[in-house]
Amino acid sequence: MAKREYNFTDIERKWQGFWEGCGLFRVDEKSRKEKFYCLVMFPYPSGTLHVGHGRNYIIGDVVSRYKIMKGYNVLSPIGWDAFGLPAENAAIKSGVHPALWTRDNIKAMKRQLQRWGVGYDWDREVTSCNPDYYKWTQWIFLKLYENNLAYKKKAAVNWCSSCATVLANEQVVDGCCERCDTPVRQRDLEQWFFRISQYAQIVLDDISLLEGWPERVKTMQANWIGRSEGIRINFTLENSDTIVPCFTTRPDTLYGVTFISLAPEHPFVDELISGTPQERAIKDFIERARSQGMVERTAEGTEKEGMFTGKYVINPIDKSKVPVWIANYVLMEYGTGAVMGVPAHDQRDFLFARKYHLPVKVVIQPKEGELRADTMDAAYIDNGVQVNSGFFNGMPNTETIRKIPEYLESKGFGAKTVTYRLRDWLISRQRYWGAPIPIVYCEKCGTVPVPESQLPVVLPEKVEFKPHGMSPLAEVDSFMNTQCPKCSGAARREIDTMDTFVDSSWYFLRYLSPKEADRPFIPEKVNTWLPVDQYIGGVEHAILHLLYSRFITKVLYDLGYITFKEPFQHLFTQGMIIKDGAKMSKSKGNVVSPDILIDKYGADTQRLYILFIGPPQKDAEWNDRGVLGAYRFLGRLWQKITDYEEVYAKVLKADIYIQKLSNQAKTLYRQTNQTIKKVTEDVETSWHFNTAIASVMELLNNIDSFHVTIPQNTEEELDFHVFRHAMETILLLMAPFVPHICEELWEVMGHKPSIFRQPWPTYDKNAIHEEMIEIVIQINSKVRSRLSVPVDMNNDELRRCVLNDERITALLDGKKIINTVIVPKKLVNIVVK
RNA sequence: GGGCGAGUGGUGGAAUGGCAGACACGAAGGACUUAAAAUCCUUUGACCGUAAAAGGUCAUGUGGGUUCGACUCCCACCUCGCCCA
Repeated sequence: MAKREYNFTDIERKWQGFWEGCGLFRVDEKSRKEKFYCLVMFPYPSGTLHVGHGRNYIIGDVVSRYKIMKGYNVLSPIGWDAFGLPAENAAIKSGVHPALWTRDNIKAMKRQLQRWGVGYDWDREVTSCNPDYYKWTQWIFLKLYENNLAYKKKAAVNWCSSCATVLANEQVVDGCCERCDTPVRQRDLEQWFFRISQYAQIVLDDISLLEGWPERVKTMQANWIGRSEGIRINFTLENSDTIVPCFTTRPDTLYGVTFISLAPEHPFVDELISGTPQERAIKDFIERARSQGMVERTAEGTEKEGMFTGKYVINPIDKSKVPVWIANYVLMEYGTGAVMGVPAHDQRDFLFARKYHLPVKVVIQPKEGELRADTMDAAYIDNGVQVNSGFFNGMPNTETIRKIPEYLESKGFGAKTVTYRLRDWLISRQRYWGAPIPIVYCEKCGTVPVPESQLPVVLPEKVEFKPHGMSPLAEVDSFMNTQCPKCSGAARREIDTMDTFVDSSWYFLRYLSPKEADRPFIPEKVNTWLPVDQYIGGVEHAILHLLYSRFITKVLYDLGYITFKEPFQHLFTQGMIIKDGAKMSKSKGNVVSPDILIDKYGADTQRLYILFIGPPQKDAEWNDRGVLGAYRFLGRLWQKITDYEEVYAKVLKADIYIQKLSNQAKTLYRQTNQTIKKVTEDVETSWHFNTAIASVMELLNNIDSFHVTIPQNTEEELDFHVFRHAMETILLLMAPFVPHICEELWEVMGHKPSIFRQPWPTYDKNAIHEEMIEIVIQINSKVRSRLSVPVDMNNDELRRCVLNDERITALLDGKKIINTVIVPKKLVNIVVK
């Protein structure tokens, strides 16, 4: 009989068609099996995928297939985060319409996903740039608007002159645009915001509900929210009733205040300086400060600059007179936009004071040594004892940090407050390729939301693409000019579109009813299937996407649409794939195309390699040669099973009884069961697919020395049963990793497909048990000998055996035994002198 | 500057208090072949040792500590990565 070839191309096509046909990934909503919602972060259709992207989808697919075999009703959907800047940049560059560009990319990437053999319920595909999707993104905007969680304000925003758009704080990296590295400038614009700061506390508190999230991500979110407790202290303008509140987290240093600084944007500044001789100079200074980026202004390395206003305030605690400055490092967005300057105990204040020759006043002395204001070369920020602090002298500052606020509150000089670093979410984008904000401006009625019945506000197709700081929508009259929904008078539309993070903050709800025309989602379905049991994606979304999704979920919960407070129960963040020392990316030019590899070795080989490369939560270095090892393994597996193709049908299956087996069969049967245990534990507890695969490789290596023949007698028949059991086990264990070849070989072994309708194998506890084990014998912690003993030998007996060991007796000659340490089933350590 | 993570053969990695280097890549040698590829077999941390074995010593970024025993736990430092300033 002709040898059966491992023709991966045909095999992979065959089974991809089979799974689609039998609906392996199509969810039966009537099933009584336990649900499992497995979600991978939906991709932005940027062109084509590389093998680095593949890791995400392959891991998700492994989890889905494993859970299917474990008997869960698995929901594994996919969609497209299809609005965004690159589509528009492509339009500007090459004239292709963003819609077309996006549609083509989706087509190409969908094909790539299918070639990898990753399984999705394609009936549920969602595309965020389609009107039937963004209609409901707009609906979410309206719900936030109705509940005073969406508002418009004129604000200093981050402006990228190259992209000609506003950026969210999170899109500013080291003072530059995260996309094009252009330095970010400040600019005032009317912008829409979501009031996420109102949810700061609850989003922070509920991090404790996220048990299945990596600590790292939870810490990053908590830091981003940045809660700080402190006090707002009221300084009073000299010879006036005007109060200037300053926020501080260090009220214990209040006696050390030698100046206060206002943010250049502080609304009080105009009043303070108008008509003074320095008005002109200060205004110039403010102008300069504001042209610096926010991040640049506060960065540690940046020169701190300021100007004296000529005015003074009174420190409420000791009635001292304190000069008022304006400083570039103070931001209006944080606290109250005014901070008290304590040079002795804050490094930035210290540098500022030394630069402008402002006094330094020590109010906290360390336990050892003594600070002297005139010789200090850095601020002292640690704990100590109060000095120069009136009534509080001699107390530890750890105590006064509570007592001073109590005193101030009792006198009405201040109020304890909590502030957050988290700013409101700026969602306006001066861009075309996004969901239009459903708002109309009427001369009579003002700002009017588009009624739900008139959604979606459709993005017009025919537009001009020119980067000039205004949305191309401004030039589309048919879009701009509309009727006021209230008074039917002439009105114009909002021309900004929404940040794409709004699109992606609720897509996991849409998968449950992707075609529903009357509602964004069906509450009963969403409440049944969510929270997502396992979310899988890159750590780069640890803050933004995950925080926004949590926020939107909480809003929908508060409005009564859903019954769960958190969208994602378990989160897995996979590591990056590195090539030539850098993250694999198109811009770095170090991408490896999956298509070429699939043509050459097949999808299973690529899946196996990417899973074998290292633990999935860690970064891993791509090595083209490594792929070959994966291919060889599959080739050997193929060979081993197809060699006996005719025998499987001839030898009827029978139960395996350990007692009757030959020695080699006993050993193989034990190894097979040990492998089931190892793989199951690796997959179940730590997702260490690399070691799971290694243990299967080891089993196959062991089978090489297993003598198997076409059975002629009972003993050979029993051997064959054990061999067949081992091979079937390998197929079942490997099926989630390399599904095509396992499905094919499962059929070769005489089974009806699909292997995924088989239960995940369980191991026979009795079979794992070894009768003889090897004990390591150490003298002074150095390995000197080994001993094979029955597994149940007791310690006394073991000690006797060890001391009778020839090598050991020789080495112990003339030495005195001080101690003997016995680790059961592992080793004996004899300590001698 | 702060927080988190990592550092192990020529390479990716394994071992989380008990035989360091599983599994794989690469390399070397051999078999098959007219030849090559593919495949199969053997060897492969370094050093000492030996005719060959047997043996031995050193080794998990650096230095200390805890322990009968440390890649693993503790302290300090160095380097790299990520996040925040």
